[in-house]
Amino acid sequence: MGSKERIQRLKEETRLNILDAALEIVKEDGWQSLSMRKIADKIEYTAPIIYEYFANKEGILLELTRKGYIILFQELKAAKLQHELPQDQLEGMWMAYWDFAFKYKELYQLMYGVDMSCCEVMKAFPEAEATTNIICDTIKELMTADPINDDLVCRKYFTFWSVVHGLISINFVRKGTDNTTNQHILRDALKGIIKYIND
Amino acid sequence: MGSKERIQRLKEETRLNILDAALEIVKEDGWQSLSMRKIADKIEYTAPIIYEYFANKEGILLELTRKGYIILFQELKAAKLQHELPQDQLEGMWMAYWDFAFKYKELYQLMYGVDMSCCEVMKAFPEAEATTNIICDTIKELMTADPINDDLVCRKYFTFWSVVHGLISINFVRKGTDNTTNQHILRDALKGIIKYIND
DNA sequence: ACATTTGCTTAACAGTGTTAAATTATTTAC
DNA sequence: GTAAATAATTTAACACTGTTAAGCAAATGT
Repeated sequence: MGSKERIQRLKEETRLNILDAALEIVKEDGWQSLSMRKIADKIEYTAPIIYEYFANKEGILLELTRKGYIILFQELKAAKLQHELPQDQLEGMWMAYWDFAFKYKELYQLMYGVDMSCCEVMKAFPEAEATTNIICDTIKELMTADPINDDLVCRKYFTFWSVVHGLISINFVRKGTDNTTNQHILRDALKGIIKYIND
Repeated sequence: MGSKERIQRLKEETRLNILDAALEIVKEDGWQSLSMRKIADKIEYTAPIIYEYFANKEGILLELTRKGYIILFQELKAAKLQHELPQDQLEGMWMAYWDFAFKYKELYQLMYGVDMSCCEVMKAFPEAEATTNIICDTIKELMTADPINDDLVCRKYFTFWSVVHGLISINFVRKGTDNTTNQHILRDALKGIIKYIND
C-alpha cells in the first residue's frame, strides 16, 4: 500500500511548513520574536512536534541559512550568465549579491549576523555623531572643491566606513585568517580612497 | 553629616560594578550568555537590585554602547593628533578605528551588531563555498599574471566582500538614506576595484 | 521608644527552549 | 469486528530568561 509514501509526503510538507512559518514570523516581528511555540501556533500544532523534524531551534536556523546560500548562489549564477566580459560578470554578480541582501533581508541577516538593534541607537547618541564629525571634518580638509559638497563628504565617509567595517566583519567571522595581511588590505584600500577623494 | 555623599559614592560605585560585571560576563561567554541574574551574582546582590540603577537590561546595553563610543572617540582623537597632514590623519584615524574594534571587540559587537554565530556555519556549508568559488573564478579570469597568485585572488575577494557587506550594513542601520545614491557608491567602488584588479 | 524610611530579598508572572510522560488516534493482528 | 500494538500529538514539567510586587529587616528621624 502506497500510504507510506503519502505519509512521507505529508511529513515533508510540515517540515517545509515549519520553515515557512519561522520565516513568516521573522518577517513580521524580527528574529528576536521567533519562538518555537509561535511556530507551532502557525502550523497548528504544539511545540514538541517541531522536535521530530528539527533537532532544536538552531537546526531550523541552520536550515534557513542553507536555504539562503542556495538562493544567493542561483542569483549570482543568473547574473553571471547575463554578461560576456569577466569584468561585467563580476560587477553584475556583486550587484546581484547586493540585491539579494535586500530582497531576502531576513535571510541575509541570518547568514551574516547583521543585528538591527542599533537602529535608533545611532540617533540617540551624540557620541556616535562625534565620531562621524571628527572624520568628516578631516575629509573636508582634503577636498579641493569650493564650496564643499557636503553630500560628497557624506558619501566618502560611507565608503570608508563600508570598507573598514566590512573587513572587520570578515576578521570576526573568519578567525583563521591572520591579522597582518588583512591590515595590509585595509591600508591599501584606505590609501586608494584617499588618493581619489576628489572623485 | 557627610554620610549622604558617602552613600551617593557607593551607589555610583555599584552602578559601575554592574557595567563592569556585565562586560566581564560577555568577555567570558559572549553576549548571548549575559543575564540579569548572572550580573547580580557577580556583584553579590540579587537581580531586582539592578533595576534601581538601570531601567532594564536594554538600559545596561545602551550605557555600554555609550561607553564604547566615548572610548572610540578618544582613540580617534589621539590618532589624529599624531599626524600633521590631513591624509595621514585620516589614515591614522581609520587604523585606530580598526584597532578599537579588536581591542574592544565586545563593545564593537554591541555598537555595530556584529553577530559571531556564523563562525562555524561558514565551514559547515558547501553552499557558502560555492558562492565564494563562482566569484573567485571570475576574478581569476581578470588576472593577467601567470601563474595566478591565489593569495591575491583571495585578497581581492575579501576587498569586494568588505565594500559590499559594509554598504549593506550601513543601509540596514541607516534606513533614512535613500537606496539609489548608495547603489551609486557601490557601483563606483566596484568599478574602481575591478579597474585596478592587477594591483 | 516608636514610626518611617531605606536596602535588600523572596516570591511570583509570563515568557523562553527542551524533554518525558500521558493521552489520543491509527494501524495491525486475529 | 474486537483487541493489541504502534504511531501521532498533547499535556506537564524543568530550568532558564526579564521584570514586578510584596515582604522583611535594618538603619534613620523624631
